[in-house]
Amino acid sequence: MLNYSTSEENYIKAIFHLQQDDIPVTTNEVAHELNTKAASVTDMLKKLKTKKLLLYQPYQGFRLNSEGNRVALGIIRRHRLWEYFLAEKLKFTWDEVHEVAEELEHVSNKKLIDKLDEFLGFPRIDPHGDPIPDANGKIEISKKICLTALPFNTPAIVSSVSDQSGEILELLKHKKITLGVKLEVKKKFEFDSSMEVRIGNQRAFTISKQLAENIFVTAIQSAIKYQLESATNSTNGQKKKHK
Amino acid sequence: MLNYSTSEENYIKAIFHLQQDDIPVTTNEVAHELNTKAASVTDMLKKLKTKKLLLYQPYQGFRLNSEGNRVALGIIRRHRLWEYFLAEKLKFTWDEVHEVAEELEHVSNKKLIDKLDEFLGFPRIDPHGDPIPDANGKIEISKKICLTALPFNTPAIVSSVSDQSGEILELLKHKKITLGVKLEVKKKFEFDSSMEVRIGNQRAFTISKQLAENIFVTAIQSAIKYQLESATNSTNGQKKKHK
DNA sequence: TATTTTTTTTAGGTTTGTCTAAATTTATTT
DNA sequence: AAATAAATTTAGACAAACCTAAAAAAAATA
Repeated sequence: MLNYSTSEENYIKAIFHLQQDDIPVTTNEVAHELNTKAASVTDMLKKLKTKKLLLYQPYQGFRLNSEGNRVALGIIRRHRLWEYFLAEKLKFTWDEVHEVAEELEHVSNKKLIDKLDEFLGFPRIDPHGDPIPDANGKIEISKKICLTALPFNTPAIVSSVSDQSGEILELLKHKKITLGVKLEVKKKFEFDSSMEVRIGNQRAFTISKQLAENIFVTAIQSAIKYQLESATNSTNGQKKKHK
Repeated sequence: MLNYSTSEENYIKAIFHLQQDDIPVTTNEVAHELNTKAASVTDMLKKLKTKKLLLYQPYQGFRLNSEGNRVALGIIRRHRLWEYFLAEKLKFTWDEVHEVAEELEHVSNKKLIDKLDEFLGFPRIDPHGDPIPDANGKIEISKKICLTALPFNTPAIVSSVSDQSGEILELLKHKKITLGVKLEVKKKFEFDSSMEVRIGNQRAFTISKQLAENIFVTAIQSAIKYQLESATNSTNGQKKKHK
């Protein structure tokens, strides 16, 4: 478990996010993502290759190897746990959390993060609806869908709200719809597109079309387990996706 | 409100802690405190003087000016709030919090810290019994005394415990004596030096001599307000102590 | 295919924060 | 007061992370 500088971590994270399909990442993409220059990216690529986090041949693009992916998931875990903390505990609005989490994510004390995770109740989805890797780097890939698109009787977790206005937050608070709440749709009414939803085993209640359109959920049933191969050998590893 | 680098902040903090009496701080003291070399300290002194945080003439020692003290109190506020968070919310033991707070303190987002303060209930004393500056840099100077030395009927706040063993923590938990609790001594028994204490307005209970010797409190009555002069002009300011 | 454009890398320079070794200033001893 | 010792500063180097400008490679186009 080596430690990496803030700068190294930012590059690792950027490359991780850019490589989600199997096309190799390019120098310019990273430069653009990090608001830096291509020459600086090349410098860092050499460094990350030396540190055995990156598969990289000059002019040929690059991608993280399995150790690089493992490190990236650790950073993302820290980032998303802090986002959750900021939104749930400190009452930041969901659009403010990212910037602050960008700073907190670089404090890389494992015990801190694991205890934070426990304190928060092991949340699986951050305020933007993205999954939070667990202590082993395991992550649930699950697509975020609008509540209007959720099938009947399919439990799903509230993961984000597109509109961040005070009005919608007030309404959500009144209806006790908060981040991470598990709910399911019981009925829809053609007339006004309103729907009846139920939180856990409580009694169902009605929400309007306008509200439902702004609520995004991740369906639990469809969540797919995703895990990196155990990162013992690293130079040739590729991340593996199960579909 | 400029931002300072982690390194600058560490020097500012070290100088603040070393200058508590009116004797100027020396280069070697800082070098020792920060595990660095005297030459590195000199480099930083020049920098901090240029940034108008420091009163410094070569070979003559140095001290923070009023702006420097203001910045230092901001860092100390962040440090102690995180320590409180780690101990109270994440259940770190009181001897583990310092190291982690050393990292968190450098995340200098004002809104984060003010919201954290609010979330924690505006604590005034950190897990080591040191006072936490408020959002204006105001701090209560109050000396930490052993519970055995607290006069009768004098409300005081539990600020630290010298022994960190599991046994004492278990006992404290049972007696509901936690950090920040306000209590007062009602009676002492000569025979075994046990004493009766009361938390808030609840019924009094007895604690042994051994336990009392390990509990440290800060007397509220004797707390003395301490505040930096308003830090508008900075080059000549000196911190002011009211005694 | 040859030429032009785009992308990437290299070369060399800057800033921050550190260091060692030498020079200077201050303090302490004889 | 002179000599020695200690503390401090200066000088010069180095690594990390960035930059600009030029060179090299790859891709796109005529």
